[in-house]
Amino acid sequence: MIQSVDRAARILAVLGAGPPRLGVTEISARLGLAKPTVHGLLRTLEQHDLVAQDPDTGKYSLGPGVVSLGNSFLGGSELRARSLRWTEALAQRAGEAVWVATLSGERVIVLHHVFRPDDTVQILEVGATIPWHACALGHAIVAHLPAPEQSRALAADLVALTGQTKTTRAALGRALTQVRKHGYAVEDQEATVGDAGIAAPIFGRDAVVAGSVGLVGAADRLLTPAARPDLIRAVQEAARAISRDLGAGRGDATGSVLSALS
Amino acid sequence: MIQSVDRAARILAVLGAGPPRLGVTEISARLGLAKPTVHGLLRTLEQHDLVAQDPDTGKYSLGPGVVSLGNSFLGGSELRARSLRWTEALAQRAGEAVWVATLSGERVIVLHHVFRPDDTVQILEVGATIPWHACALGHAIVAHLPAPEQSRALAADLVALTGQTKTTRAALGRALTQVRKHGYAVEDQEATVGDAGIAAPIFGRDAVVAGSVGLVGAADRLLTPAARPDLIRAVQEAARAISRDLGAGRGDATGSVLSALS
DNA sequence: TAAACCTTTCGGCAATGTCGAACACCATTC
DNA sequence: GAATGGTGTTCGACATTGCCGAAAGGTTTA
Repeated sequence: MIQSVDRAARILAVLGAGPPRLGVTEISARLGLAKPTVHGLLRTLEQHDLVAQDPDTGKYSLGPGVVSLGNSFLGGSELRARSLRWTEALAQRAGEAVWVATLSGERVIVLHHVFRPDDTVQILEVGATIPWHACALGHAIVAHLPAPEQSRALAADLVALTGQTKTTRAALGRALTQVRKHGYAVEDQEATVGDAGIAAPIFGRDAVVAGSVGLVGAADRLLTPAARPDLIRAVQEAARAISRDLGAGRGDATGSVLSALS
Repeated sequence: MIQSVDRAARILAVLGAGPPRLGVTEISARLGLAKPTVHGLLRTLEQHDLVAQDPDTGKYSLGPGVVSLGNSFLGGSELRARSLRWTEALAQRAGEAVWVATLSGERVIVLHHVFRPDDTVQILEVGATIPWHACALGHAIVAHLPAPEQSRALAADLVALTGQTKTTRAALGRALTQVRKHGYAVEDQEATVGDAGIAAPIFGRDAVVAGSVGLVGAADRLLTPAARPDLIRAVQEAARAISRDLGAGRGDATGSVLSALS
């Protein structure tokens, strides 16, 4: 682990998490480093456009370079590329917004977002991150993680985003067992009041979870006894289709085995 | 300039520019570094989710972390925040797609994208980067840069994206003079065949360019003698409105009207 | 089976980044 | 208007730190 690079990455994380603009003093305090150290790191990051300095206040923020990196990542993401063909159809069939996500640390990152097929104004959520324990997309992924990574995920601090958020390891453990048993995850207003989610895991080669796909929308539309079974089926079929594409993406034969598993 | 951080940033840039997946050997060759050096840097970046390693091939790509950083940048971008209110109206008035961009190195980064107000399927271009010399958005910014930065921009290699791209410093210099003279930039199929652009600069405090706003759409709609003058006026008015918001954004006397409301 | 590629590990040398203290600057306060 | 407390920044010496050559594991190719 290269110390200075590690520290630089920490600086980026701090700038990304906290208020948009931070001073050298505040950053060094948060990381427990000397001011000149932070200053040198910031100057280097600035040269690469990864951070920018406000000419007036002298404070620092993330720079434009991180956006173009993010865009490159999305463009090169195989999970995203493979899901494009299937998510459009899923959104049409379900009449709801579709998200594709992957796990990064303790949070889930939205890689792809298909708008709900109606004429309402909706904001694009690609790049947004949500604590894994507060959404169906996260449950679907973590439930199928190898044991060590799963317990690491469960060790995170489980903050409550709404009154419904499950914040005890016991409750989450039960939820994950249910996900494994049924092959899908359901979440009811645990991340946002009024919104629910239905998600299923996406597997890559060797049956490792690569991410998840799911519906996000008003709880009183998604979770009615009438709609729910159909929506679950639609999500699961989309997830399997993407998994198949992903497994076959490398051109070997294991993909066909995967689809036979369930 | 901290060497290892500089190299780490270079690695990210290489991963973002080239093919989605690269091996240690190839990266070290491109940067002229020893393989173990690159390996150590990659491992550190990997711990922060900034790069990810394909477990099968051992090759590296950008990691999910960069997307969430990119998203944080967009969320904290004052330019983007201030332009939200005006771009929607501009898109309606012009009937075309609106982009807001800022300069990062030799390229322009799309910070905000309002779809053309019709029912066609359009892809979201936020995060996309375009060589500054090939688009009106870039011309509008560079024309108003301080002299040293401007000549640095002109020193970049001016690759041709289409047959129409201006690739000589002389031609670009003339174009920039026109932009300064008239206060807007027009580009005709210099970045994409069939597409044109009309853009105007956005100024922050102290009259420094912070970015640009413009229309992007089919050349035969934007550049007709009938439509063109109106579109130019609409773009310029939007740019001025955003500039005004941006200049008053720091809470000085002009902003006190706002604060008096609360 | 052998060869040629890959990614990864190891260890010593010295170049490298770190940190304390002092600097210049600005906004506020008395 | 001078003084104060805050900021971001520069300097230089110490020793920690990260660099690279060579060699090791592993996997695909011939």
